[in-house]
Amino acid sequence: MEFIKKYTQAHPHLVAVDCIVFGFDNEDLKILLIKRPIEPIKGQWSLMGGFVQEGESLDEASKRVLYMLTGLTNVYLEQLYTFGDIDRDPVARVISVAYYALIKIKDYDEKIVKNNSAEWFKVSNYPKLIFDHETMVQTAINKLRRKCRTQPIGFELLPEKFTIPQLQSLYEAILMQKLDKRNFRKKILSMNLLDKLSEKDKGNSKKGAYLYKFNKEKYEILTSKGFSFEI
Amino acid sequence: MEFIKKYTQAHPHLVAVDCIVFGFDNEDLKILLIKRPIEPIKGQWSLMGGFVQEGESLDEASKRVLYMLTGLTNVYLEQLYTFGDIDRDPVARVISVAYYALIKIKDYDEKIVKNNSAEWFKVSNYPKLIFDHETMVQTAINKLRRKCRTQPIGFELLPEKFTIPQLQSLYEAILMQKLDKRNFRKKILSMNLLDKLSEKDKGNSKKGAYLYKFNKEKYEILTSKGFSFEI
DNA sequence: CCAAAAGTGTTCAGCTTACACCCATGA
DNA sequence: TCATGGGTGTAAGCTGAACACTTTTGG
Repeated sequence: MEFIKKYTQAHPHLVAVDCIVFGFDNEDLKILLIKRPIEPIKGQWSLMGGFVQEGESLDEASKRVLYMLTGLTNVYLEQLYTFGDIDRDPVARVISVAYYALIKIKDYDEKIVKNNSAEWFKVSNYPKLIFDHETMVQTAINKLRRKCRTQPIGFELLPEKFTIPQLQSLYEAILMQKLDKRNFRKKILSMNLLDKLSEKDKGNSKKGAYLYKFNKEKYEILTSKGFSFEI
Repeated sequence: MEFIKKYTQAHPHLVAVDCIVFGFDNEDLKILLIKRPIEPIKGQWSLMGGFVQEGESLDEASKRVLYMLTGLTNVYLEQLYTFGDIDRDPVARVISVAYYALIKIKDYDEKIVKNNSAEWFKVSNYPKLIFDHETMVQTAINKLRRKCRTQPIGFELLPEKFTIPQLQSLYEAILMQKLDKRNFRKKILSMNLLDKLSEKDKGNSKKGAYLYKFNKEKYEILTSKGFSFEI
């Protein structure tokens, strides 16, 4: 690296990744926060993060951080934005690449989460966070809110099998608005992306609601024919 | 920084910014490319970029790079995505934060552009680029294509005064599709964001077309009342 | 006078929205 | 039997898409 430094006047920087982890508990949209494990400001609420290692890509770093926090792999994880203000971290200059993850809230490993002193908070009411982490969270919520209307990413927050009322309350939680039951059902079913199962989920009512599965193959075929998802 | 390094096992990285500069010549959507001025692979086409300096934020770095290339300040400039694969730059590991700029093509400083051995290329036909710069360009085009439909950013690519046919061909160039003249005019004028001037531009026809200006104040008032731009 | 671009309205189809009642079941 | 959430259809208004002729004027 020395010759590059001399040649280009390049100055190296610490680079971190921070993860905004979303979950849905059939009621509220939530984020997973940890109590900062290291000094300074140890014990304050924060996003889970970590430094990018030598020989590690940004995507790999974000997967590693998410795994350390939740024990999960193979989850929806997407780069959000890179935060690079000089004084964003008062301890040292750190450039942070934020990622957001959508997880099925029942899947995470409780032990690992507990070890990290992590907790779920409603996105409508979470504690004060260190540095610029609140900006990160807001940026992620905005992105999720926009993106869930045009891409079928909401399903990442639900179990594999889910009911239409469940899906509807997910959208209501993300978009922060009530939706019409009949119109919602009509719209989502008219896209032909959901396979109806014969099982019912009686967890939420005596009558029970039919379970559905998102059919990714159908989605990809339709997409390749010019279809676009829209709520 | 030493104590941080030891404490966190953090490894520092070279961080660069690269700029995708868009322009519109009333005909085609274009990008500004340079001939790489340094070894290795000197002379190959590339985006304009530069390393982030000590004490410089990412936004500042991108402004500096854009200024060095075009002589322009105060232009639309937005962070696009951060590219961090290990081997994206075969010379050294460099994490690159890509930005895209929308400039009024008549404004750039020709001398500076010439000094940089820079040239405009159609987005539909540009030369092979170094590293992952073609991915960056495609990502930027996709972003622009999506964003110009829901945010009034197209105006950044036109002179302050422009005609409706000019605006329409801009959208046609970005979206790569013909639009209906009457429907386009109806839609754009119904938003009440344009001020009609009494002057005409006769550059493109004998009859001449009325000039308009985008009224940012009106846009902000409408936006605060829940209006949203949509082409 | 003619070529070339600017400017102008209407109709139809499809989509979005609003809205109210019956069903199934466990307690 | 009753309380609770699940499931269903239709009408009205609005929006998007298709479409052709007149106007202006420089050469």
